[in-house]
Amino acid sequence: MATDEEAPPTPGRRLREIQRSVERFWADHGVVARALRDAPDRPVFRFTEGPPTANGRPHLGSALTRALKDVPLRYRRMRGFRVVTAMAGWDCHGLPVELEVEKAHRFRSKREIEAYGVEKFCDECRASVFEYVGHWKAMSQRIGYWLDYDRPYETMDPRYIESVWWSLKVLFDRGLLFRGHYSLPYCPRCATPVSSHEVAQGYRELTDPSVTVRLDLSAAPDGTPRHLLVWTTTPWTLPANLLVAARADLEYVGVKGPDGHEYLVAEGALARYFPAAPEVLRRYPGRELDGLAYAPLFPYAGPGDRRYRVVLDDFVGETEGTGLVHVAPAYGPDDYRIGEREGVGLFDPLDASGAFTDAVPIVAGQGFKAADPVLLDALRSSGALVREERIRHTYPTCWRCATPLLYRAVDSWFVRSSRLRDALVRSNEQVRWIPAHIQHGRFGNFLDEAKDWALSRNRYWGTPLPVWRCPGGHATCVGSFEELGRLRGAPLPAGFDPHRVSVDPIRFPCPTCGVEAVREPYTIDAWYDSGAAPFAQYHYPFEPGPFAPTEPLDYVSEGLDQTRGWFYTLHVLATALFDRPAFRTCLVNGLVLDDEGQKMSKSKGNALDPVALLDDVGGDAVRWAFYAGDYTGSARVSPHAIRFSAQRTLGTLLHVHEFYRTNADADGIAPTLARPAPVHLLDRWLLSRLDGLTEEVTDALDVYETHAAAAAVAGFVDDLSTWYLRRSRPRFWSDADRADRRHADATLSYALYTLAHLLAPLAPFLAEHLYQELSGARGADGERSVHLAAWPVAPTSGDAELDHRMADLREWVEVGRELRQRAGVRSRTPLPVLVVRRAEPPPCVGLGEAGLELLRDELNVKAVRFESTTAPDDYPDPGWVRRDDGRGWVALLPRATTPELRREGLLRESLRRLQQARKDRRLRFTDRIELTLWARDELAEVLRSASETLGRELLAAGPVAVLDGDPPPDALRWELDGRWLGARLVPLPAPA
RNA sequence: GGGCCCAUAGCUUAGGUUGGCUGGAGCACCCGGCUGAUAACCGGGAGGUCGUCGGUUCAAAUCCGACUGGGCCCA
Repeated sequence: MATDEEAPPTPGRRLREIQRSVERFWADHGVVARALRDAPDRPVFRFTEGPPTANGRPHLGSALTRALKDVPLRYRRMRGFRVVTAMAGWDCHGLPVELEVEKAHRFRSKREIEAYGVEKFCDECRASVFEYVGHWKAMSQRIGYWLDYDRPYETMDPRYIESVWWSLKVLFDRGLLFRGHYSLPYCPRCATPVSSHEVAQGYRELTDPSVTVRLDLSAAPDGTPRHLLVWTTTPWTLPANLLVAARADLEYVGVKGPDGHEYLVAEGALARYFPAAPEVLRRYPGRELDGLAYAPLFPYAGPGDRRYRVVLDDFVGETEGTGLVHVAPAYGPDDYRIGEREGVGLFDPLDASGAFTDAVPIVAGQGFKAADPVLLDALRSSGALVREERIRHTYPTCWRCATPLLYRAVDSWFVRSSRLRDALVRSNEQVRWIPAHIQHGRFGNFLDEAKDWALSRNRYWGTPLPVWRCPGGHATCVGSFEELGRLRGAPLPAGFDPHRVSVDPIRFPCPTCGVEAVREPYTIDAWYDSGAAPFAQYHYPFEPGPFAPTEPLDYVSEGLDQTRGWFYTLHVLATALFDRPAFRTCLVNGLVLDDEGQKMSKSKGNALDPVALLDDVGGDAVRWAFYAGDYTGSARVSPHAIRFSAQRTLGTLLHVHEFYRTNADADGIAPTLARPAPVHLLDRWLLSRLDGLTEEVTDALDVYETHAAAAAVAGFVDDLSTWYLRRSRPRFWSDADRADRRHADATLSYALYTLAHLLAPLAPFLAEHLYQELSGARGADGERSVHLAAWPVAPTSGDAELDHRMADLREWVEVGRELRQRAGVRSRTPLPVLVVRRAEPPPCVGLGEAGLELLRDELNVKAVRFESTTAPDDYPDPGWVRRDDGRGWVALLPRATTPELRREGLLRESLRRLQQARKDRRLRFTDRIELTLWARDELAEVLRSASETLGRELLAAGPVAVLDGDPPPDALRWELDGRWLGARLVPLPAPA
């Protein structure tokens, strides 16, 4: 007898248990290695893993990306491709790594790093790179993302770096790598540029001077002295002023000041500066100001042909200031751009710590902020200071030390991506983006404005820029270790590590002039490293690898944040080096939000830890939840939603299989793996559905539509469970027709076996479980894994006619049930007939007698009669319920049944109660009982005449005794349509 | 300030390219049934201004424009 301890585990727990045992099976038999092993005879599917930085914990978004990334790879493997390459990869360099180490030491500036020792610092960076690699591997394993983690590529590997150097030299030789200036936010206290995401963390409210000064123009034709008015909140930049910018399409006016001089401002700024509506002496369309010369405010920057002029630029506005903008090319991105365009050079009188140099004697040695009052005094006494106020505004400060940042032009090396713009746009046309809008949206827009890529970093832990320069300015780019050895006149030592500590000291005579060349003291942007992955992971071109310069990757997939990150650097490098796109298909996923639609973040406390979540609900469940949501946009995720969505489909499928197995085990039948030749209507229908599903899933996965594939599987599982299995249940234990029982068994096992294959890319753990159970391998042999199996090919697209007819039949079931409900006759009471009046017989008639039997049985009617609408309608209202659909058909059901059928209904009703009683006693359906019944009159007659049926159905041993009269008080009792039924069930011991 | 995405029932969503039957499903809810049945199954019900406004059209959830709200990226 069964007991409580066998209460079935919840689907969630089952899925988790399955995951554990499948993981163990894969590990014990080396299944992952077998799946990933190279198979030279197979066609290639090119792929590269986007390398995460493993010095931070993976978050749930990483799990989403990995789950989605995995599906096409598994699918292509089953389609007979070899994925080149399944190497895992780790991004090792860059500021995030340095910051972790800085944090550990509480360093606050680069000076402190250098005092500590660059070598020690870099060693610690190297050690911290893999701090969380265990979490990444665990997460990947739990979500079922298969890569070769034993031989990953690492961007800090000397061979990897050598490939990167090779590519930089190619760019250099093509004139695509050059030295220039770059204007970027700079912390004078930390003496380092600050990257943009750091800037975003440091905006503060500050009070600053807000001053307006006048610049002297030549006098007007009538002799009136003229001045430009310019406004600034950074008086310290005024000594570096080289130009004034106006906008061509603004209207400027020259107004008469209190001193009789003429002052030029934009018309839109007039009210701010001259509220008293002064006399307008002259009007100047903006473009007429172009080239107007003015006298320098300070003498320090010195003369220059093209300096101290008005130039035109669109960045000028008139909502703030005077509509005339002071331009100091050393101290602002727009300033720098304009200065560069106008060829006025730079004047940068600040040293690395932000103090003025001797170039500006009146403030020499003072910090830039401290110099403001001194400079203002000088302007006041020369009469140039027109207005002086203070302003509160948000201003970027250093997120580490709160020092106000300044924009300054620094030396930098660039990839000349602006010159590649056309090629970048052209090769983007060959990429299939999913979702498609990224191609001409986010990514395309970015390409249209492709700016030169500031490559160099004033940092320590990164790929060193392999460029040496002599005092004469001749630059030499080194493309290999061999070349570097040759240049310095001695081969590099074995095991040479090309990081800064070893590379910085190397010097060699300049190949052009012979004077000693020194390495440019930069590392490069870590995004360049990862963009080089498709070739650098193989140490191309130094080692023969599978990399083919002419071939793009077939497929990459990462999160949306990589559009301007990895996707961009991949694209730029592929275009620059190989003149082709980097990838053919790019699958992009969106963000993971919490249940409320909020972005998950540690600070909000709503971030789910992926490893804990995966441990809790299992990888398949998490994957399934991702497929079901909108993963191209913003996927909402909660543990509850994940459990629920998994339980619907995966839990149901699990149950179907367990139903199958229970019966098959009882019968000692092995599963059928070859396609059966079905006879029974339901079997034929299921195989047709299965064929249709196979085609549907194949088509969806061919075009990377994981969502559609999962939805198709979910629909099939629902049909399988709620129609095929529900209708077929008795067939699995029927002794009446052993052949049919075999057929049902074969059909269901074949369907489940095929489904395991279709499910393999989507839910790899459950798919493996089903496959192991059904294939008979049961974990015996790692060669027999569903992930090493071939993708199923359906012999047909399904029988559309059969599907259509069955769908029609199911609609008549609905109609019949509705009528029965309105007639008030419960399903267990048979009714004599369902009448369907329709011009043509409905499609389900094409299913033949088997279909009609199915319909009759489902509706519990003795007959279904199809009539033409032209036949006499002899079904008057009191006796019949009617549904006239208005679509040309009418369905009718009698409101009452015959006495004979009522007796049949009573029997079924009694049976059901007694079955329920068995179940309430927790009897299994193989446990035998001794049964005694009490009833009167008609019910007693019914039971007595059916005692044989009762005995068989209820597994009662011996004849069922039916006693007249009321049941004793200790017996079970029910009321059936006003009659009492009593029963006593005594379980019998199992036969020895 | 610029660009992009999203908006369909209380919740999750299908449909949208190619305008056309009554906008489809699941969960939750209500009523009823059924059970050798899983967080089961079956029938019915209620629940929708398809974000708002305007346009194109014989016809708009679908195409176009503006707006509102949410999100992302850039400046």
